[in-house]
This record gives sequence, structure tokens and C-alpha cells, in this order.
Amino acid sequence: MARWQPGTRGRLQDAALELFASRGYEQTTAAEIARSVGLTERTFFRHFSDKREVLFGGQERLTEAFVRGIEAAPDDATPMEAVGDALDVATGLFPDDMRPHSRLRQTVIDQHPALQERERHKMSGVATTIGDALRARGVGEPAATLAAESASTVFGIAFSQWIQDGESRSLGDISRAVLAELRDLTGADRAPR
Amino acid sequence: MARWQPGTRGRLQDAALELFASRGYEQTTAAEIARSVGLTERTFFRHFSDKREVLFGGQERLTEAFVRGIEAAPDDATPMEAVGDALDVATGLFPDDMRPHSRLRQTVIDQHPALQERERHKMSGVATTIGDALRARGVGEPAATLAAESASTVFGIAFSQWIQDGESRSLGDISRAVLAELRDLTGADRAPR
DNA sequence: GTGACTGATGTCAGCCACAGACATCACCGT
DNA sequence: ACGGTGATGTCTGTGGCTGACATCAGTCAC
Repeated sequence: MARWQPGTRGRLQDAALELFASRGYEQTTAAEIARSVGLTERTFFRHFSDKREVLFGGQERLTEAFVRGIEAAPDDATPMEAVGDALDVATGLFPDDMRPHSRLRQTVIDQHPALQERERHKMSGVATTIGDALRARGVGEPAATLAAESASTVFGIAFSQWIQDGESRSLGDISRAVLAELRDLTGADRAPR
Repeated sequence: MARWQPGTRGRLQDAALELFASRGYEQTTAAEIARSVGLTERTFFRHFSDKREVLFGGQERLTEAFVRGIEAAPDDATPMEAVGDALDVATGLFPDDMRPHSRLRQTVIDQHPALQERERHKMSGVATTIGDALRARGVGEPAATLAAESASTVFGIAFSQWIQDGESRSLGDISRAVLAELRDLTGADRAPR
């Protein structure tokens, strides 16, 4: 038998989400989260750089998925085509059966500006890395940054639609629809006025 | 003679930027900023909801400029045309002679993740309001959000280019160039592969 | 003109997020 | 057996931030 229970991080994350959802984010102290799984506050902060971070665990996996998608795109793909491929890979990380969990998490985030701030920041980190991957393919500036930010925007819009009540399409389907809409929007301008 | 010095907010902002730039953000306490202009920490937090906020004053003006631009766009303008008009109005808030100030402020922000987080959050608030203005014109979803986020992205890219060393174009000129690039990027996809 | 009212400020006390320093203590390899 | 390792606990401190209350110059009512 091990000295420490394994999966400490995960238990802290689960406990935190539950406490935030039931009592509210500000009304829950880091020490309470830790104690609720038999640990101390100090240990909480060894696993998470700050209190908000406990809700933002899987960002590396998301980033990697986007990058994998970009790198796997055919050599002759345009930047937006590569972004489309990346979105297909990334949205694959969110199968339909994790919708309830995502929804709960989002209701917590939506109730606290500090958490929204962190979420935006995370997505912006993802966008930066996508930009790097595009530049590595030889895409120039500002095209690489524009395409990367567009990917992040499309993902964000699709994700928030995905967790709406009554929405039944998969995240991937929604994402493709949003990307198509972006194409129409920016590309289909009429003749100059 | 008035009982209190007028312009308290402004003096705090100026002092904060100066102290952050010279000593670093974390090494500067809110109490120090306040004392440096003859006030107390408590008063600092009456003027700014948190320590970071002292660097983010003019967001309302930026938001209003964008909205003004959207509302002033011709009735038959496409969403992206309206966004282009809004960018022209908004970039007008940054004449060339405030480049040094913007640059200094940005060097401070760039050195601290907590400040970058706040900056992203502010821009995302701007984007949300632009989206509202577009929806008020009858633009649907997700087009309104996409166009609004695109406006914010273009502004962000243009702004960071504007304060690069050696850059001499006006913010408006850069912004129009970036917007054109976005149009090319998303619109000019070749035939399907 | 005096007294109530207002609004920006100061004072005081306290909570909590977070961090440095050090001890502990099972486990692991040698 | 033993020293190293890594996750944890304990102790202590700092700074961001807040509520409650006092102050006090100007203002307005009467």
C-alpha cells in the first residue's frame, strides 16, 4: 500500500468543482478544498499555482491536439484549411458524454469574473501555440496569428453552443458549422460600396 | 481651494505606471503607490477594484468608440464592413504621440501574466459589447460574435505592431492592413482538395 | 447663520491567497 | 541497513482586499 493516496490532483479538482458548484467560488477557501480530501492548504498550492488553476487542468491536452492537427495537415493546405483540420482533432477531445461535466464547470466559471479571466487567458495561450505551429509551417505574419486566433474563437463559440441546453450536435459538427460561417462572413463581402 | 486634490485617479494611475516600470509590478505594493501621491491604501482600493485595474483605465472609451463606429456604419453594410468602420473610429483614439506611453505600459503588462490576463479580459469585454452592437443591427449568431471577436483580434494584432520599435505607420493604417489580410486568409481559400 | 447632509478620505481590524523554510516519513535502490 | 527521494505537514509571514466607523470641508436648506 502506497504512502500517499494516488491521484491527489484529480481528487482536489473533483472536490473543488463540487464545492464551488454548491457553495460558490468565493465562499470556498483553498484550505477547505484541501481538508475535504484530507490534505492541507499548503499541499493544495503545491499542486496548483493558484486557487483558480484547480479548474483549468486539461489545457496542455487541448493545445497538443490543436498542434497535432496543424502538423498533420497536408503540406499544401492553406492556413485556414490547417486550422479546420486542427479543430477536428481538438473537438475530438470532447465526446458527448462529458457534456454534463463541461456544463457544470462552465456554470461555475460563468459566475465569476476571475475565472472567466483565467479561461480567456488559457485560450489565448492555446492560440499562441497554434500560431507557433503555423509559423513552423512557413505561414507568415500577421496571417499565422490571425488564423490561430480564429481557431481559438471558433472553438470558443462552438464550445459554448455545445453546452447549451437542448443542443444535440457533436462539438465537431458545431465547430465545422461555425468555421463555415466565419468563411462566409469575411470572404463573402459584396462589391465595394 | 478645494479640500481634496482633484484628479486623484489620474495621479494614482501615473504613479502606478512609473513605479511598476521602475521597480516591477510585484515589488510594488498598493500601499506604496497610494503613499507616493499622499493617500492611503484604502483610498487606492476605493478608486480601483484591484491592484491590476490601475493600469486599465480607458476601456470604456475604447468600447464606446467601437460601438459608435458600428452604429454609424451604413444600413446596408455587411457585418465585416461595419467592423472595418468601427476599427477606423477606435484606432483614432490612439494618435501617434501617445505611442511612447502605450509602449511603456505594454512593457509592464508583458512582464506579468496577471496583467496579460486582465488585458485579455478587457478586450474580451470590448468584443462582447461590439457583438451586442452588431446584434442590435440585426446580425444573427454566430455571425455577430465572430465579427466582434475578429474586430478585437485585428485591433490587438494591429496595436502590438503599432508599438513595435521602428514601426512608423499609424494605428489606423496598420489596422486596415491586418483586416485586409484576414479577409484574404479566410476568404481566399482555393478550390476544395 | 446654523445645522443637517454629502462625499472623499483616514483608521482599524480582519480574512484569505499564497510562499519560504524546514521537518517528517514511507518507499526505493544499493 | 542506509542514504536518497518526493509528497506531505507545520509554522510563519506578507500583501491584496474589505467592512465598519470616524473625520471633516464644503454645500444646501431653512
